[in-house]
Amino acid sequence: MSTATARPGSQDFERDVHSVARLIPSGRVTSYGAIAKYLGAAKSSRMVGWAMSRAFSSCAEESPVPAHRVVNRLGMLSGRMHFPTPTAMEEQLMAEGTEVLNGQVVDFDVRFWDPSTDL
DNA sequence: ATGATGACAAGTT
DNA sequence: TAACTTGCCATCA
Repeated sequence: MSTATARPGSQDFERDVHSVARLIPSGRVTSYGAIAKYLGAAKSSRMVGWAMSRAFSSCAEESPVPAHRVVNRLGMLSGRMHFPTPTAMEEQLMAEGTEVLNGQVVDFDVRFWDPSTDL
């Protein structure tokens, strides 16, 4: 409507990222690039991380986003510093059966969940 | 308005 | 082999 409103895709993208993130099965993890690629923005993996940081301020209470299941392509908990506590991510992962050692996901390649493949 | 930064990734040197 | 450079798009100073 009105003239130039329509918030540019930022919100749309964020919503898509959150949607996919919620689909990540418990005990599984995925990478920013995988989500980005699934959304057609393989080169915007950074935006995925940006969207995740928003996940905390999002309607997470109604639709919690398992941001702890999203790590970088190396399986490192790169975003743990953005969590309420620096260990929250690791704790959450461990609680779901995902082994985390030294801030890194064990058997990342095995626990890796690709929306384009498993979905 | 410009510049720098960022929960990344892939390609190049 | 590791380190450097570029792409992407939004937010912050």
